[in-house]
Amino acid sequence: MNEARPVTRIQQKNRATILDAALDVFSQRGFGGATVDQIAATAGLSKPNLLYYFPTKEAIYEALLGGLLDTWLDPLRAMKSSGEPLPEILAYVQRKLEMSRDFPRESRLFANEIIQGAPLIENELSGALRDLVDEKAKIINQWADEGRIARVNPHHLFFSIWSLTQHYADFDVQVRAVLGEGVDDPFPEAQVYLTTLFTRMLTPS
Amino acid sequence: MNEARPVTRIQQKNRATILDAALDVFSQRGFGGATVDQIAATAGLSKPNLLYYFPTKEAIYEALLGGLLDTWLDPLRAMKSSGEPLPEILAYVQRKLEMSRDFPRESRLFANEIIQGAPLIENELSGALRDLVDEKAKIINQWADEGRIARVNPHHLFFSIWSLTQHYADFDVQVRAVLGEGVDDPFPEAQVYLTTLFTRMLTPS
DNA sequence: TATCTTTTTGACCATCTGGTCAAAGCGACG
DNA sequence: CGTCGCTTTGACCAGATGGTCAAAAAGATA
Repeated sequence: MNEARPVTRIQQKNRATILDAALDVFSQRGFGGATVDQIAATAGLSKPNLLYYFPTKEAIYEALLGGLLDTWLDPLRAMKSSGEPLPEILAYVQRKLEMSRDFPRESRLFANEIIQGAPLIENELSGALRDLVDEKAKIINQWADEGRIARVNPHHLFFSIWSLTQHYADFDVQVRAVLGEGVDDPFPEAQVYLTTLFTRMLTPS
Repeated sequence: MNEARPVTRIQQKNRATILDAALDVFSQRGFGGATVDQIAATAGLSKPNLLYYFPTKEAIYEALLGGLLDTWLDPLRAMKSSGEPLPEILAYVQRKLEMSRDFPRESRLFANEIIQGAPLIENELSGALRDLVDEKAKIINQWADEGRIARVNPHHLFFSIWSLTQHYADFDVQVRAVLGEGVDDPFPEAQVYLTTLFTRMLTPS
């Protein structure tokens, strides 16, 4: 019942090429600003050939966003109540920062989608995302109850982690413009700064 | 030499209406994703009528972005070295947060522009913006020299203020989705959280 | 090599998009 | 009320855009 589609080598390769090209284009121009021709050109394929693999522009975009939220939340899932509170949280911050450094296009694609009202993933935001955050918020509160970290609003703690780390991907141009030519990699400094910030924020007084 | 253009009442009103409509559309769809027809419809004007006031789609976008960076930086300009360090910085944070609450569309327009590589304002970013930030960074360093605040990387301090406050405008949908129906205004909580965060970050140990 | 399936493409199409233009409508002012 | 300049619009245009299709090319299989 399942192996109706052969999925040849060529298919795998071309689908991957297309998704990579589409990530380039969508993350920079947003869905509405991107054109199928741009994606095809970036992928090195003719437009009809591209549309042989994905029926519509929307389909490409959906395929791209499909797994993204899940991947994006993996670092949060990895935050375990069994570990030491502050190191667990700092490790989460660091992993998120690494994702900004290593997958800036994905971050921007996500940012674009949210800024535009998240028409495609709103359900997941108030479903899977909210559930996961609520669950992890309980852990934060519990750690605060036990006096192992300072008491903070857990939801806003997560917002702050997301915004601070993703900023270095989404606003990369601005960061580099402000830092000037002298700094060619803002991430080491960012890592130090964010570690300090969350350590001071969360160390019990 | 200057009053070559009469600028009638009607012109003032219609230009304002158009810019407001354009802000709606551009901030949600980005430049490429927006269409002149959408803006005209939102403004309640016919397309040719709209193009009577602004010659091109670009012109509208530029007019909108033109003053924006300046306005956006006013709160930072207001941060004076003569004041008390922590209150000055907290006041800046609060003013930025208020701007996210009161002008979310402007924030999103700006975010869109930066995410897309800031093609139109890159010069201003590495010019006026960078100069202002460098100047204010000196004040932060001076305060740290005097032991009045903890020593932090001043540029990343500004990045963190920007990202944390603008997050509540740009990622509004996500914030609300995560907080759920119970919270209809995230800003009071955000204000408390950010005040705590920057107080802990900057209070000398 | 012959056959069958998968892949690729040139030509094409309807619709959308940014923008133009001449003509009509309208308001102020003498 | 007539004129003149500002404002508005319907009709239109060229090029872009998303998408289709039949046929050719290229593999795979035997």
